Amino acid sequence: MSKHGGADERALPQLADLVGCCSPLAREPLSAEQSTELARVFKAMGDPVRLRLLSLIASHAGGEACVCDLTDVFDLSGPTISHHLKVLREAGLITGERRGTWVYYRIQPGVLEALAAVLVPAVPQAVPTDLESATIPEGRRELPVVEA
Amino acid sequence: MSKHGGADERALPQLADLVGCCSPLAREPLSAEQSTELARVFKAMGDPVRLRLLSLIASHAGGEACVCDLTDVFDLSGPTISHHLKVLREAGLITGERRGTWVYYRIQPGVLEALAAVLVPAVPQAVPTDLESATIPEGRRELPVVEA
DNA sequence: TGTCAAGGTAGAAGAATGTCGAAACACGGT
DNA sequence: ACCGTGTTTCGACATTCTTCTACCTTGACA
Repeated sequence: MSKHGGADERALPQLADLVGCCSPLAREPLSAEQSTELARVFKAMGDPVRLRLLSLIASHAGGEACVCDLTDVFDLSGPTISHHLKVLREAGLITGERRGTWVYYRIQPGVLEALAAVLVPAVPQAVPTDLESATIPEGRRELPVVEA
Repeated sequence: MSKHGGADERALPQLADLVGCCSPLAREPLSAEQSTELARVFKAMGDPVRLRLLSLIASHAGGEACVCDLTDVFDLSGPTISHHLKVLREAGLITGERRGTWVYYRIQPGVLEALAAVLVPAVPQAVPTDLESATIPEGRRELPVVEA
């Protein structure tokens, strides 16, 4: 059985399904489920090596990179690189394909756009960090308690 | 010395300075320093509780939320929430301000937009979560080119 | 000034993570 | 069929992370 395209991707969160087509972080509180799945993706990106791997793959000519190219960039052992690639794969950020001797990785199409869409509202012409009610007095407001 | 606004934020990466005003992940490989600093931010978001905290703060009325409100949402102890808020603070994602008895947190202005700008060339006006991301605004032409 | 509540710090226990070397697996070539 | 190279899996170990309880700091108010 092939390692890639097999059991790994079956847990793919499919970001778009999870957060809706364009549900920004700031519009309404994330549910426990949503935050768990989203955090899985961000955690995968929360390592310098993995982030750099992601960038190397994304910026590589043809949109894909061979593991052999990636390994040379770091001062890390082969198994370690392989481990990080697996984490990225299971987070749904990249996909791997074996062609002959080498394995090529590429960014999962649309996933970066989906992530960006989670972070900012769809129309980012101006940063709405200070709303019209930016001056709030001492009183505390109620939070839409989202059920633990 | 005040805890907030003091030693914590002095290590603030100031995302924009680090990755340039709009240096997407896919345009050129991240340097070791860039990936280290960026990973610090993503790692902070790589926890379900912290991601939910971020969302609760961002979506709260007035753009800020009191710690007392945040604590109620989770089934976690106060110190644990405080710890997660500190991580978010040191990552440059939120800022805290004490007003009277309560401490209010808000999203660091522009940080989410900067992150989104790292992920995609230019924050798209409409989110192309479906594969038909045909109208890519500017830059990044390599990715779609796939020669099998 | 004393007391109370909100929030932070300190230290510790248990789980998760990053890294390695050794071994296994998958190909291509001889 | 065998060997060599590229890649992944397997155990193992040190480090980091999440969470807790106990205690401390800050500010409001009588």
